[in-house]
Amino acid sequence: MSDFAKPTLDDVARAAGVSTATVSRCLNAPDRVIAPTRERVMKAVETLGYTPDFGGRALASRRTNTVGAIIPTMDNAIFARGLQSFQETLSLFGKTLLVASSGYSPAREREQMEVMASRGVDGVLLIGSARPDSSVEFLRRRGIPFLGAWNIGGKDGHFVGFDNRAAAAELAQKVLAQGHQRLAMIAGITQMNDRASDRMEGVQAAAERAGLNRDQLPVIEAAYTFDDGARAFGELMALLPRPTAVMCGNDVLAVGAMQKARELGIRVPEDVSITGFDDIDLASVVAPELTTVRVPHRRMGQAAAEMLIKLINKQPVERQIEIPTSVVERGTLGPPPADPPA
Amino acid sequence: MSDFAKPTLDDVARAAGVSTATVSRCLNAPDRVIAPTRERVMKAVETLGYTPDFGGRALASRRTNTVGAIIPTMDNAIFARGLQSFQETLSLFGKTLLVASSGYSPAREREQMEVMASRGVDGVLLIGSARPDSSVEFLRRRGIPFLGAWNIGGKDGHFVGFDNRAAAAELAQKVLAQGHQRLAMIAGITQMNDRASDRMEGVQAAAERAGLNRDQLPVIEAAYTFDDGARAFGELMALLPRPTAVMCGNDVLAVGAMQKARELGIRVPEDVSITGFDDIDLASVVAPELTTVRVPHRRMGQAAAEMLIKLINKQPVERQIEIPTSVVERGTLGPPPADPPA
DNA sequence: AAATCTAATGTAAGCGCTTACATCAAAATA
DNA sequence: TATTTTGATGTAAGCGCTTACATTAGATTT
Repeated sequence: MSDFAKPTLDDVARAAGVSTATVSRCLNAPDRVIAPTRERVMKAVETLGYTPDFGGRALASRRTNTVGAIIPTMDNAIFARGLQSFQETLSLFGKTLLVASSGYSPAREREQMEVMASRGVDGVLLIGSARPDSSVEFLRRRGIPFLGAWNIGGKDGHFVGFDNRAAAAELAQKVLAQGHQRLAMIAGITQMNDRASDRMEGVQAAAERAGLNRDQLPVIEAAYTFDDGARAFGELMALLPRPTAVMCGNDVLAVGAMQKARELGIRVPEDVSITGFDDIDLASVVAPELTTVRVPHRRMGQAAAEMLIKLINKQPVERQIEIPTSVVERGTLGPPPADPPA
Repeated sequence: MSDFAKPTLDDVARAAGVSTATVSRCLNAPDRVIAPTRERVMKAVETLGYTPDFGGRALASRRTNTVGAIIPTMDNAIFARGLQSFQETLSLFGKTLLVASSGYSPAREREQMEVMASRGVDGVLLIGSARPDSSVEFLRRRGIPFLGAWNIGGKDGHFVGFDNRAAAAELAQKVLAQGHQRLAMIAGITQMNDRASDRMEGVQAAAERAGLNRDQLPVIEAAYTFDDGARAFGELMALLPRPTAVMCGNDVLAVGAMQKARELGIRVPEDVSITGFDDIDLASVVAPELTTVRVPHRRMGQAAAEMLIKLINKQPVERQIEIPTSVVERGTLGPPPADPPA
């Protein structure tokens, strides 16, 4: 590789005939240096091909201009999408994104927090608010600003996201308005996942309000995969009386359910209605198209980046920003069959 | 926040009654410290809640244990998926992932390289091999090991990926074997995208081998979105004679094409066959299911991480690792209509 | 013209860590 | 026992940068 030692601030200073302090100022606060000097310095920077050393800078300034994100997994399109715009926005502010994944495990999330902390991140993006107090405490102790995304309403802390509970309830109302009396739900695993549990509670609340009792709303929890969605749907369809509408914790589960329905010869929506959540690409590609909740993940990623940066800069911020969602009614939702199967 | 200053190596050393050098050794080369001492130190680390400072460490050791990845976008499921396993594997080796995106722009990729370089990454993951020499030269100069993924066969450098050309050709052969005489292709934008151009060339080569001339294989390039795929498909269907099989540069384009087909009342595969590439979730969810090329993105991500780490550690590595792909024949591919439309 | 202020730049002290080298005691060898 | 070797630990010099403070010269005020 190259024999040229990487140029340092010192080299630049010498080349420009100024002190290292001045070079540093040129780079970090150009208006504190008079124009002709600055130009001289910048030219030296240019010709030497100087780029600041990250370690030195981090050590001296106690900042890294790095932001961490700990998400369950990029395999879930919603996180990938949100993260993409989070990163783009960060990049606009000269910050770089460090990514870690928790696989939906709070212990793993905690580990990754420690990694992030020891990397000196300026702030951290987390998903939701369901986590042990000790994890939150850890970040607080370390003085690392953080933000929960994809949900709102944790007891304290900052959030950018949407009201999963209300959105799920709204969707449930549309389902109920079709006349369904026997709902069922395939929820995500609610353990330490507030998005999943909020969605579940939203549906339950709406059902209750409509006068259904708990027996009329069986719930199965399933991991966010086609297979688990399909399996859960199979179980639900074996119930007597059979549910006429199955609301799913996300689109992936819903599509899994639809596949199983086809396999079982159950027509959607004639025999059973199915709903999802997220409105990912899949939703409008299946036939019939999926009734779901549209969630502006990109917009959320951007808002999250902006808020986190404010937090880092100790600028005032609202406690939480709610991103509006909307129900998208499409083909998989219809009235219950006139003559439901026993 | 906390008033407790973050503990330093010095604090730990004092608490354990040893020198900072010993503490450092405990952390970085435990076997160079005798057991009882080590235990004493580790206990101090524990009770003080010490975590090494990244800046200090980076500055002194000239390593960051950070690896960068510059991908076009996480919005594309294949990159999200590959990146996920790349990150998981990295994490096993104590490395952290820095993510940047180029949006398929070489200029932006170059910028991000500079960001990565100034962050002191130990290595960088890039996508493919199509980029200005100056970009490659930049990394070389800086002595930063790098790797091209998702493709193989660049003129030099290291690669972990698959043979897009051969895979596309293989798929084309299956199409041709069905008896199609009028192919068409919706390729990705091939400009500075070797995956896209290799796939295109693979199809062209197979067509040529089958005795078709260039006129019998119109190609439209389109960005990887449903809309662009649909639009291109529309154009292709207006051609006379109309193609009986449309091969798409990836699954997203293919699904866009399928949607357009439905809109136009063109039956798949009775009137026209459609193929994709990647085998993302979408492919098996559309009706009929998409004939495509299965690409093990996760496996590739993992292999890429392993290779990059070897490169960083200056261990010997093969020049490139080819991950096998396979054609998945499903519903969208059939024989040409007996009586093709004029 | 003296006194005061201001803006530009320099000086130099670290930031927290790693590591080459020095030291020392115990083990191995002569 | 004297000598050499070995392994564990300590000493201390930076790594490249930022920044509080000091210095200086010119602008402004009295």
